Amino acid sequence: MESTEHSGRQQTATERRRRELLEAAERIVLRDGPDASMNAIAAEAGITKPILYRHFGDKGGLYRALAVRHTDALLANLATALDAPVLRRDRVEATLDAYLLAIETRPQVYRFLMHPSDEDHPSESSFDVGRHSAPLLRRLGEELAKVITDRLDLGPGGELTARVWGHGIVGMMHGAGDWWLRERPCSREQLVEQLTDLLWGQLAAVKDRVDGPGF
Amino acid sequence: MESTEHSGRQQTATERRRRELLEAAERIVLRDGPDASMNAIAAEAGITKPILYRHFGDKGGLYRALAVRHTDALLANLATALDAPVLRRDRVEATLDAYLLAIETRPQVYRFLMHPSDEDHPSESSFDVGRHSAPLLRRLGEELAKVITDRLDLGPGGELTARVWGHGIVGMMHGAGDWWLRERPCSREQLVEQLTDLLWGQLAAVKDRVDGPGF
DNA sequence: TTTCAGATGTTACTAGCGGTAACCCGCAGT
DNA sequence: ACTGCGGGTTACCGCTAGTAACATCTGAAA
Repeated sequence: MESTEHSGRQQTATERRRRELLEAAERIVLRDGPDASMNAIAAEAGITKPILYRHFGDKGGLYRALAVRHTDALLANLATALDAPVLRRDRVEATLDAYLLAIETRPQVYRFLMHPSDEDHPSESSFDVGRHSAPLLRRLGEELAKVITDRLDLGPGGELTARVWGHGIVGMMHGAGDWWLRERPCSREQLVEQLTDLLWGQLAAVKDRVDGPGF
Repeated sequence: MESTEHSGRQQTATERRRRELLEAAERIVLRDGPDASMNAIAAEAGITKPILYRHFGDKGGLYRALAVRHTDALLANLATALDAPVLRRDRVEATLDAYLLAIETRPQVYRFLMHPSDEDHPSESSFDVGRHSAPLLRRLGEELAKVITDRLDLGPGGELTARVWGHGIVGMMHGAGDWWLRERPCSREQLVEQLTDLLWGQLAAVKDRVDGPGF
Protein backbone atom coordinates (compact mmCIF):
# COMPACT_ATOMS: atom_id res chain seq x y z
CA MET A 1 0.00 0.00 0.00
CA GLU A 2 3.06 2.27 0.12
CA SER A 3 2.78 2.80 -3.60
CA THR A 4 -0.67 4.28 -3.28
CA GLU A 5 0.52 7.73 -4.18
CA HIS A 6 2.52 6.36 -7.05
CA SER A 7 -0.28 4.26 -8.49
CA GLY A 8 -2.60 7.18 -7.93
CA ARG A 9 -0.42 9.38 -10.06
CA GLN A 10 -0.18 6.65 -12.64
CA GLN A 11 -3.94 6.38 -12.51
CA THR A 12 -4.44 10.03 -13.29
CA ALA A 13 -1.72 9.88 -15.93
CA THR A 14 -3.30 6.99 -17.78
CA GLU A 15 -6.70 8.60 -17.39
CA ARG A 16 -5.33 11.76 -18.96
CA ARG A 17 -3.80 9.75 -21.77
CA ARG A 18 -7.10 7.99 -22.26
CA ARG A 19 -8.87 11.31 -22.56
CA GLU A 20 -6.33 12.51 -25.10
CA LEU A 21 -6.85 9.39 -27.15
CA LEU A 22 -10.60 9.82 -26.95
CA GLU A 23 -10.30 13.38 -28.19
CA ALA A 24 -8.18 12.27 -31.12
CA ALA A 25 -10.70 9.55 -31.86
CA GLU A 26 -13.51 12.07 -31.73
CA ARG A 27 -11.74 14.31 -34.22
CA ILE A 28 -11.40 11.41 -36.66
CA VAL A 29 -14.92 10.14 -36.17
CA LEU A 30 -16.23 13.62 -36.77
CA ARG A 31 -14.15 13.88 -39.93
CA ASP A 32 -14.55 10.40 -41.42
CA GLY A 33 -17.94 9.40 -40.07
CA PRO A 34 -18.50 5.67 -39.82
CA ASP A 35 -15.46 4.97 -41.99
CA ALA A 36 -13.11 5.99 -39.22
CA SER A 37 -10.51 3.27 -38.87
CA MET A 38 -8.34 2.35 -35.93
CA ASN A 39 -5.27 3.12 -38.02
CA ALA A 40 -6.50 6.62 -38.74
CA ILE A 41 -7.37 7.26 -35.10
CA ALA A 42 -3.99 6.00 -33.96
CA ALA A 43 -2.26 8.18 -36.54
CA GLU A 44 -4.25 11.20 -35.41
CA ALA A 45 -3.16 10.53 -31.84
CA GLY A 46 0.45 10.24 -33.04
CA ILE A 47 0.79 6.59 -32.08
CA THR A 48 0.02 3.15 -33.46
CA LYS A 49 -2.81 0.71 -33.12
CA PRO A 50 -1.79 -1.62 -30.27
CA ILE A 51 -1.90 1.22 -27.78
CA LEU A 52 -5.50 1.87 -28.64
CA TYR A 53 -6.24 -1.79 -28.10
CA ARG A 54 -4.45 -1.74 -24.74
CA HIS A 55 -6.65 1.13 -23.62
CA PHE A 56 -10.01 0.15 -25.03
CA GLY A 57 -9.86 -3.57 -25.70
CA ASP A 58 -11.42 -3.47 -29.12
CA LYS A 59 -13.10 -1.05 -31.47
CA GLY A 60 -16.42 -1.50 -29.76
CA GLY A 61 -14.81 -0.49 -26.48
CA LEU A 62 -13.45 2.69 -27.98
CA TYR A 63 -16.78 3.53 -29.56
CA ARG A 64 -18.60 2.83 -26.32
CA ALA A 65 -16.21 5.00 -24.36
CA LEU A 66 -16.70 7.72 -26.94
CA ALA A 67 -20.45 7.33 -26.82
CA VAL A 68 -21.03 7.53 -23.09
CA ARG A 69 -19.73 11.07 -22.94
CA HIS A 70 -22.17 12.46 -25.47
CA THR A 71 -24.93 10.22 -24.27
CA ASP A 72 -24.54 11.54 -20.75
CA ALA A 73 -24.42 15.11 -21.98
CA LEU A 74 -27.55 14.71 -24.06
CA LEU A 75 -29.37 12.91 -21.29
CA ALA A 76 -28.53 15.71 -18.88
CA ASN A 77 -29.94 18.26 -21.31
CA LEU A 78 -33.11 16.31 -21.78
CA ALA A 79 -33.48 15.72 -18.06
CA THR A 80 -33.52 19.45 -17.35
CA ALA A 81 -36.07 20.03 -20.09
CA LEU A 82 -38.12 17.17 -18.71
CA ASP A 83 -37.98 18.52 -15.16
CA ALA A 84 -38.84 22.12 -15.91
CA PRO A 85 -41.67 23.35 -13.64
CA VAL A 86 -44.07 24.33 -16.39
CA LEU A 87 -47.17 22.96 -18.01
CA ARG A 88 -47.02 19.45 -19.31
CA ARG A 89 -47.35 20.48 -22.90
CA ASP A 90 -44.59 23.05 -22.54
CA ARG A 91 -42.40 20.40 -21.00
CA VAL A 92 -43.00 18.07 -23.94
CA GLU A 93 -42.22 20.86 -26.35
CA ALA A 94 -39.04 21.77 -24.49
CA THR A 95 -37.87 18.16 -24.52
CA LEU A 96 -38.51 17.71 -28.22
CA ASP A 97 -36.79 20.99 -28.91
CA ALA A 98 -33.76 20.04 -26.81
CA TYR A 99 -33.35 16.79 -28.70
CA LEU A 100 -33.77 18.39 -32.10
CA LEU A 101 -31.41 21.21 -31.24
CA ALA A 102 -28.79 18.69 -30.25
CA ILE A 103 -29.01 16.71 -33.47
CA GLU A 104 -29.16 19.91 -35.47
CA THR A 105 -26.04 21.47 -34.06
CA ARG A 106 -23.90 18.33 -34.11
CA PRO A 107 -25.26 15.97 -36.73
CA GLN A 108 -22.05 13.98 -37.00
CA VAL A 109 -22.14 13.20 -33.32
CA TYR A 110 -25.79 12.31 -33.58
CA ARG A 111 -25.09 10.04 -36.51
CA PHE A 112 -22.30 8.35 -34.63
CA LEU A 113 -24.41 7.78 -31.55
CA MET A 114 -27.35 6.36 -33.44
CA HIS A 115 -25.30 4.11 -35.67
CA PRO A 116 -24.27 0.99 -33.80
CA SER A 117 -23.06 -0.47 -37.14
CA ASP A 118 -21.48 -3.61 -35.74
CA GLU A 119 -19.82 -3.28 -32.32
CA ASP A 120 -21.02 -5.01 -29.14
CA HIS A 121 -20.18 -8.33 -30.72
CA PRO A 122 -18.16 -9.52 -27.74
CA SER A 123 -20.75 -8.79 -25.07
CA GLU A 124 -23.95 -10.69 -24.48
CA SER A 125 -23.31 -13.29 -27.13
CA SER A 126 -25.69 -15.69 -28.88
CA PHE A 127 -27.87 -14.34 -31.62
CA ASP A 128 -30.40 -12.12 -29.97
CA VAL A 129 -32.49 -11.36 -32.98
CA GLY A 130 -34.13 -8.03 -33.17
CA ARG A 131 -31.35 -6.15 -31.48
CA HIS A 132 -30.45 -3.20 -33.58
CA SER A 133 -31.18 0.17 -32.11
CA ALA A 134 -28.50 2.18 -30.43
CA PRO A 135 -28.06 1.94 -26.68
CA LEU A 136 -28.73 5.64 -26.52
CA LEU A 137 -32.27 5.14 -27.76
CA ARG A 138 -32.89 2.45 -25.19
CA ARG A 139 -31.62 4.63 -22.38
CA LEU A 140 -33.71 7.53 -23.60
CA GLY A 141 -36.80 5.36 -23.73
CA GLU A 142 -36.30 4.02 -20.24
CA GLU A 143 -35.51 7.43 -18.86
CA LEU A 144 -38.63 8.90 -20.37
CA ALA A 145 -40.67 5.97 -19.05
CA LYS A 146 -39.43 6.75 -15.54
CA VAL A 147 -40.48 10.37 -15.83
CA ILE A 148 -43.88 9.38 -17.15
CA THR A 149 -44.39 6.92 -14.33
CA ASP A 150 -43.37 9.56 -11.80
CA ARG A 151 -45.53 12.32 -13.16
CA LEU A 152 -48.67 10.76 -14.55
CA ASP A 153 -51.37 8.78 -12.82
CA LEU A 154 -51.79 5.87 -15.18
CA GLY A 155 -53.70 3.55 -12.89
CA PRO A 156 -53.14 -0.22 -12.77
CA GLY A 157 -50.68 -1.57 -15.31
CA GLY A 158 -49.35 1.92 -15.63
CA GLU A 159 -45.76 0.86 -15.59
CA LEU A 160 -46.13 -1.02 -18.86
CA THR A 161 -48.01 1.88 -20.39
CA ALA A 162 -45.25 4.23 -19.36
CA ARG A 163 -42.56 2.10 -20.96
CA VAL A 164 -44.49 1.66 -24.19
CA TRP A 165 -45.10 5.37 -24.36
CA GLY A 166 -41.50 6.18 -23.47
CA HIS A 167 -40.03 4.07 -26.22
CA GLY A 168 -42.75 5.09 -28.62
CA ILE A 169 -42.19 8.78 -28.07
CA VAL A 170 -38.45 8.42 -28.32
CA GLY A 171 -38.89 6.51 -31.54
CA MET A 172 -41.14 9.23 -32.88
CA MET A 173 -38.58 11.87 -31.96
CA HIS A 174 -35.83 9.89 -33.58
CA GLY A 175 -37.69 9.03 -36.75
CA ALA A 176 -39.06 12.49 -37.33
CA GLY A 177 -35.75 14.08 -36.39
CA ASP A 178 -33.85 11.91 -38.81
CA TRP A 179 -36.19 12.75 -41.65
CA TRP A 180 -36.18 16.44 -40.75
CA LEU A 181 -32.40 16.61 -40.58
CA ARG A 182 -32.15 15.10 -44.02
CA GLU A 183 -34.80 17.12 -45.81
CA ARG A 184 -35.08 20.25 -43.72
CA PRO A 185 -38.66 20.81 -44.80
CA CYS A 186 -39.41 23.35 -42.08
CA SER A 187 -38.05 25.18 -39.08
CA ARG A 188 -37.35 23.48 -35.80
CA GLU A 189 -40.17 25.33 -34.08
CA GLN A 190 -42.67 24.17 -36.65
CA LEU A 191 -41.55 20.59 -36.33
CA VAL A 192 -41.82 20.72 -32.57
CA GLU A 193 -45.29 22.11 -32.77
CA GLN A 194 -46.51 19.52 -35.26
CA LEU A 195 -45.12 16.68 -33.22
CA THR A 196 -46.62 18.03 -30.04
CA ASP A 197 -49.95 18.32 -31.79
CA LEU A 198 -49.63 14.71 -32.83
CA LEU A 199 -48.89 13.63 -29.26
CA TRP A 200 -51.78 15.77 -28.07
CA GLY A 201 -54.30 13.75 -29.96
CA GLN A 202 -54.81 15.84 -33.06
CA LEU A 203 -54.72 12.69 -35.15
CA ALA A 204 -57.97 11.67 -33.47
CA ALA A 205 -59.44 15.14 -33.38
CA VAL A 206 -59.23 16.41 -36.94
CA LYS A 207 -62.14 15.81 -39.28
CA ASP A 208 -62.27 13.47 -42.23
CA ARG A 209 -62.08 14.91 -45.70
CA VAL A 210 -65.51 15.68 -47.01
CA ASP A 211 -64.80 14.57 -50.55
CA GLY A 212 -63.31 11.20 -49.65
CA PRO A 213 -64.98 8.07 -48.32
CA GLY A 214 -65.71 9.34 -44.88
CA PHE A 215 -64.58 6.72 -42.45
CA MET B 1 -33.76 -6.29 -83.91
CA GLU B 2 -33.76 -9.83 -85.37
CA SER B 3 -32.19 -11.12 -82.21
CA THR B 4 -35.11 -9.94 -80.15
CA GLU B 5 -36.26 -13.45 -79.44
CA HIS B 6 -32.76 -14.50 -78.57
CA SER B 7 -32.01 -11.59 -76.30
CA GLY B 8 -35.47 -12.01 -74.84
CA ARG B 9 -34.77 -15.57 -73.90
CA GLN B 10 -31.40 -14.57 -72.55
CA GLN B 11 -33.16 -11.86 -70.61
CA THR B 12 -35.49 -14.27 -68.91
CA ALA B 13 -32.65 -16.71 -68.36
CA THR B 14 -30.47 -14.15 -66.61
CA GLU B 15 -33.48 -12.93 -64.68
CA ARG B 16 -34.12 -16.44 -63.48
CA ARG B 17 -30.48 -16.82 -62.53
CA ARG B 18 -30.66 -13.54 -60.71
CA ARG B 19 -33.66 -14.71 -58.73
CA GLU B 20 -31.87 -17.92 -57.82
CA LEU B 21 -28.90 -15.96 -56.60
CA LEU B 22 -31.14 -13.70 -54.58
CA GLU B 23 -32.79 -16.68 -52.95
CA ALA B 24 -29.42 -18.12 -52.00
CA ALA B 25 -28.41 -14.74 -50.62
CA GLU B 26 -31.61 -14.59 -48.62
CA ARG B 27 -30.94 -17.98 -47.08
CA ILE B 28 -27.50 -16.84 -45.97
CA VAL B 29 -28.63 -13.47 -44.70
CA LEU B 30 -31.34 -15.18 -42.72
CA ARG B 31 -28.81 -17.58 -41.25
CA ASP B 32 -25.84 -15.28 -40.62
CA GLY B 33 -27.56 -11.96 -40.08
CA PRO B 34 -25.40 -8.92 -40.83
CA ASP B 35 -22.25 -11.07 -40.87
CA ALA B 36 -23.23 -12.63 -44.17
CA SER B 37 -20.23 -12.41 -46.49
CA MET B 38 -20.13 -12.47 -50.25
CA ASN B 39 -18.05 -15.63 -50.10
CA ALA B 40 -20.68 -17.40 -48.05
CA ILE B 41 -23.47 -16.28 -50.34
CA ALA B 42 -21.55 -17.39 -53.42
CA ALA B 43 -20.84 -20.74 -51.79
CA GLU B 44 -24.51 -21.18 -50.93
CA ALA B 45 -25.39 -20.49 -54.56
CA GLY B 46 -22.78 -23.04 -55.63
CA ILE B 47 -20.61 -20.53 -57.43
CA THR B 48 -17.87 -18.01 -56.67
CA LYS B 49 -17.77 -14.33 -55.95
CA PRO B 50 -17.17 -12.64 -59.32
CA ILE B 51 -20.53 -13.86 -60.63
CA LEU B 52 -22.28 -12.10 -57.80
CA TYR B 53 -20.41 -8.94 -58.65
CA ARG B 54 -21.35 -9.27 -62.31
CA HIS B 55 -25.00 -9.47 -61.37
CA PHE B 56 -25.24 -6.92 -58.61
CA GLY B 57 -22.23 -4.62 -58.97
CA ASP B 58 -21.27 -4.55 -55.34
CA LYS B 59 -22.53 -5.71 -51.99
CA GLY B 60 -24.79 -2.70 -51.65
CA GLY B 61 -26.42 -3.61 -54.94
CA LEU B 62 -27.13 -7.13 -53.78
CA TYR B 63 -28.52 -5.88 -50.49
CA ARG B 64 -30.68 -3.33 -52.23
CA ALA B 65 -32.02 -5.93 -54.65
CA LEU B 66 -32.75 -8.16 -51.68
CA ALA B 67 -34.41 -5.36 -49.79
CA VAL B 68 -36.87 -4.15 -52.41
CA ARG B 69 -38.68 -7.49 -52.42
CA HIS B 70 -39.46 -7.47 -48.72
CA THR B 71 -40.01 -3.76 -48.68
CA ASP B 72 -42.61 -4.10 -51.40
CA ALA B 73 -44.26 -7.00 -49.63
CA LEU B 74 -44.45 -5.17 -46.32
CA LEU B 75 -45.71 -2.00 -47.96
CA ALA B 76 -48.44 -3.97 -49.67
CA ASN B 77 -49.53 -5.45 -46.35
CA LEU B 78 -49.59 -2.08 -44.68
CA ALA B 79 -51.44 -0.52 -47.59
CA THR B 80 -54.31 -2.97 -47.25
CA ALA B 81 -54.49 -2.38 -43.50
CA LEU B 82 -54.40 1.35 -44.17
CA ASP B 83 -57.18 1.16 -46.73
CA ALA B 84 -59.59 -1.01 -44.80
CA PRO B 85 -63.08 0.52 -44.76
CA VAL B 86 -63.44 0.74 -41.00
CA LEU B 87 -63.22 3.39 -38.32
CA ARG B 88 -60.08 5.47 -38.23
CA ARG B 89 -58.96 4.09 -34.92
CA ASP B 90 -59.46 0.53 -36.12
CA ARG B 91 -57.44 1.32 -39.19
CA VAL B 92 -54.58 2.66 -37.08
CA GLU B 93 -54.71 -0.42 -34.90
CA ALA B 94 -54.72 -2.70 -37.92
CA THR B 95 -51.72 -0.93 -39.41
CA LEU B 96 -49.72 -1.08 -36.22
CA ASP B 97 -50.63 -4.71 -35.83
CA ALA B 98 -49.63 -5.53 -39.40
CA TYR B 99 -46.22 -3.96 -38.90
CA LEU B 100 -45.63 -5.64 -35.57
CA LEU B 101 -46.79 -8.99 -36.86
CA ALA B 102 -44.33 -8.71 -39.72
CA ILE B 103 -41.36 -7.95 -37.50
CA GLU B 104 -42.46 -10.59 -35.04
CA THR B 105 -42.72 -13.42 -37.51
CA ARG B 106 -39.53 -12.65 -39.42
CA PRO B 107 -37.19 -10.71 -37.13
CA GLN B 108 -34.13 -11.52 -39.18
CA VAL B 109 -35.67 -9.97 -42.26
CA TYR B 110 -36.76 -7.00 -40.23
CA ARG B 111 -33.29 -6.59 -38.83
CA PHE B 112 -31.80 -6.79 -42.27
CA LEU B 113 -34.15 -4.21 -43.71
CA MET B 114 -33.65 -1.74 -40.91
CA HIS B 115 -29.90 -2.06 -40.75
CA PRO B 116 -28.28 -0.11 -43.54
CA SER B 117 -24.90 -0.79 -41.88
CA ASP B 118 -22.70 0.54 -44.67
CA GLU B 119 -24.01 0.13 -48.25
CA ASP B 120 -25.16 2.95 -50.52
CA HIS B 121 -21.64 4.32 -50.49
CA PRO B 122 -21.39 4.61 -54.28
CA SER B 123 -24.54 6.64 -54.80
CA GLU B 124 -25.02 10.28 -53.88
CA SER B 125 -21.48 10.84 -52.67
CA SER B 126 -20.05 13.60 -50.49
CA PHE B 127 -20.77 13.47 -46.80
CA ASP B 128 -24.46 14.12 -46.43
CA VAL B 129 -24.56 14.31 -42.70
CA GLY B 130 -27.60 13.03 -40.93
CA ARG B 131 -28.38 10.24 -43.33
CA HIS B 132 -28.78 7.08 -41.39
CA SER B 133 -32.19 5.52 -41.37
CA ALA B 134 -33.11 2.72 -43.70
CA PRO B 135 -34.76 3.53 -47.00
CA LEU B 136 -37.67 1.39 -45.88
CA LEU B 137 -38.45 3.79 -43.06
CA ARG B 138 -38.38 6.74 -45.42
CA ARG B 139 -40.72 5.04 -47.85
CA LEU B 140 -43.05 4.06 -45.03
CA GLY B 141 -43.12 7.62 -43.74
CA GLU B 142 -43.90 9.09 -47.12
CA GLU B 143 -46.52 6.47 -47.83
CA LEU B 144 -48.26 7.14 -44.56
CA ALA B 145 -48.07 10.87 -45.20
CA LYS B 146 -49.87 10.36 -48.48
CA VAL B 147 -52.65 8.42 -46.81
CA ILE B 148 -53.00 11.05 -44.12
CA THR B 149 -53.18 13.81 -46.68
CA ASP B 150 -55.79 11.90 -48.63
CA ARG B 151 -57.97 11.03 -45.70
CA LEU B 152 -57.77 13.88 -43.22
CA ASP B 153 -58.80 17.48 -43.59
CA LEU B 154 -55.76 19.27 -42.18
CA GLY B 155 -56.46 22.71 -43.53
CA PRO B 156 -53.75 25.05 -44.86
CA GLY B 157 -50.21 23.77 -44.51
CA GLY B 158 -51.66 20.34 -44.13
CA GLU B 159 -49.15 18.71 -46.39
CA LEU B 160 -46.30 19.51 -44.05
CA THR B 161 -48.32 18.33 -41.08
CA ALA B 162 -49.05 15.06 -42.84
CA ARG B 163 -45.41 14.41 -43.57
CA VAL B 164 -44.31 15.23 -40.05
CA TRP B 165 -46.98 12.96 -38.66
CA GLY B 166 -46.20 10.22 -41.15
CA HIS B 167 -42.52 10.08 -40.28
CA GLY B 168 -43.25 10.58 -36.61
CA ILE B 169 -45.73 7.71 -36.47
CA VAL B 170 -43.45 5.42 -38.44
CA GLY B 171 -40.63 6.30 -36.07
CA MET B 172 -42.85 5.53 -33.10
CA MET B 173 -43.80 2.20 -34.61
CA HIS B 174 -40.20 1.38 -35.31
CA GLY B 175 -38.83 2.46 -31.95
CA ALA B 176 -41.50 0.78 -29.89
CA GLY B 177 -41.39 -2.32 -32.08
CA ASP B 178 -37.66 -2.63 -31.73
CA TRP B 179 -37.85 -2.38 -27.97
CA TRP B 180 -40.78 -4.76 -27.78
CA LEU B 181 -39.07 -7.34 -29.97
CA ARG B 182 -36.05 -7.27 -27.70
CA GLU B 183 -37.75 -7.38 -24.33
CA ARG B 184 -41.11 -8.89 -25.11
CA PRO B 185 -42.71 -7.18 -22.13
CA CYS B 186 -46.27 -7.83 -23.28
CA SER B 187 -48.43 -9.32 -25.98
CA ARG B 188 -48.77 -7.77 -29.40
CA GLU B 189 -52.36 -6.81 -28.78
CA GLN B 190 -51.46 -4.95 -25.61
CA LEU B 191 -48.69 -3.08 -27.36
CA VAL B 192 -50.97 -2.08 -30.18
CA GLU B 193 -53.56 -0.82 -27.77
CA GLN B 194 -51.10 1.22 -25.74
CA LEU B 195 -49.62 2.80 -28.84
CA THR B 196 -53.02 3.63 -30.23
CA ASP B 197 -53.94 5.19 -26.91
CA LEU B 198 -50.82 7.29 -27.14
CA LEU B 199 -51.69 8.43 -30.65
CA TRP B 200 -55.23 9.11 -29.49
CA GLY B 201 -54.13 11.76 -27.07
CA GLN B 202 -54.05 9.85 -23.82
CA LEU B 203 -50.77 11.55 -22.97
CA ALA B 204 -52.67 14.82 -22.76
CA ALA B 205 -55.78 13.35 -21.19
CA VAL B 206 -54.53 11.45 -18.15
CA LYS B 207 -54.32 13.23 -14.82
CA ASP B 208 -51.22 14.26 -12.96
CA ARG B 209 -50.18 12.28 -9.94
CA VAL B 210 -51.71 13.71 -6.82
CA ASP B 211 -48.66 13.15 -4.64
CA GLY B 212 -46.19 14.75 -7.00
CA PRO B 213 -45.66 18.37 -7.89
CA GLY B 214 -48.73 18.80 -9.95
CA PHE B 215 -47.75 20.56 -13.09
C1' DT C 1 -18.76 -25.72 -91.02
C1' DT C 2 -16.25 -22.37 -89.23
C1' DT C 3 -16.22 -18.35 -86.68
C1' DC C 4 -17.57 -14.92 -83.75
C1' DA C 5 -20.32 -12.90 -79.56
C1' DG C 6 -21.70 -13.27 -75.22
C1' DA C 7 -22.78 -15.22 -71.03
C1' DT C 8 -20.95 -18.47 -67.28
C1' DG C 9 -17.53 -19.80 -64.58
C1' DT C 10 -12.85 -20.20 -62.42
C1' DT C 11 -8.15 -19.06 -60.05
C1' DA C 12 -5.39 -15.87 -58.20
C1' DC C 13 -4.71 -11.66 -56.79
C1' DT C 14 -4.87 -6.58 -54.36
C1' DA C 15 -5.75 -3.37 -50.65
C1' DG C 16 -7.39 -2.63 -46.39
C1' DC C 17 -9.64 -3.87 -42.22
C1' DG C 18 -9.69 -5.41 -36.96
C1' DG C 19 -6.79 -7.61 -33.93
C1' DT C 20 -2.43 -9.73 -31.83
C1' DA C 21 2.35 -11.57 -30.66
C1' DA C 22 6.81 -10.36 -29.88
C1' DC C 23 9.99 -7.30 -29.04
C1' DC C 24 12.26 -2.60 -27.41
C1' DC C 25 13.16 1.21 -24.21
C1' DG C 26 13.23 4.23 -20.21
C1' DC C 27 12.44 4.72 -15.56
C1' DA C 28 10.75 3.59 -10.76
C1' DG C 29 12.04 0.66 -6.49
C1' DT C 30 14.85 -2.91 -4.00
C1' DA D 1 23.17 -3.82 -10.77
C1' DC D 2 18.87 -5.95 -11.45
C1' DT D 3 14.02 -6.31 -12.01
C1' DG D 4 9.48 -5.14 -13.15
C1' DC D 5 6.34 -2.44 -15.77
C1' DG D 6 3.93 1.04 -18.70
C1' DG D 7 4.40 3.26 -23.29
C1' DG D 8 5.62 2.25 -27.86
C1' DT D 9 6.83 -0.20 -32.33
C1' DT D 10 7.30 -3.72 -36.19
C1' DA D 11 5.54 -7.38 -38.31
C1' DC D 12 2.30 -10.40 -38.77
C1' DC D 13 -2.64 -13.26 -39.11
C1' DG D 14 -7.11 -14.03 -40.94
C1' DC D 15 -10.59 -11.94 -42.83
C1' DT D 16 -13.23 -8.92 -45.95
C1' DA D 17 -14.87 -6.49 -50.48
C1' DG D 18 -13.62 -6.15 -54.93
C1' DT D 19 -11.01 -7.15 -59.51
C1' DA D 20 -8.10 -8.85 -63.50
C1' DA D 21 -7.22 -12.48 -66.39
C1' DC D 22 -8.20 -16.57 -68.24
C1' DA D 23 -11.17 -20.77 -69.58
C1' DT D 24 -15.52 -22.78 -71.32
C1' DC D 25 -19.90 -23.47 -73.33
C1' DT D 26 -23.78 -22.15 -76.51
C1' DG D 27 -26.08 -20.49 -80.17
C1' DA D 28 -26.44 -17.55 -84.14
C1' DA D 29 -24.41 -15.67 -88.42
C1' DA D 30 -20.75 -16.06 -92.45
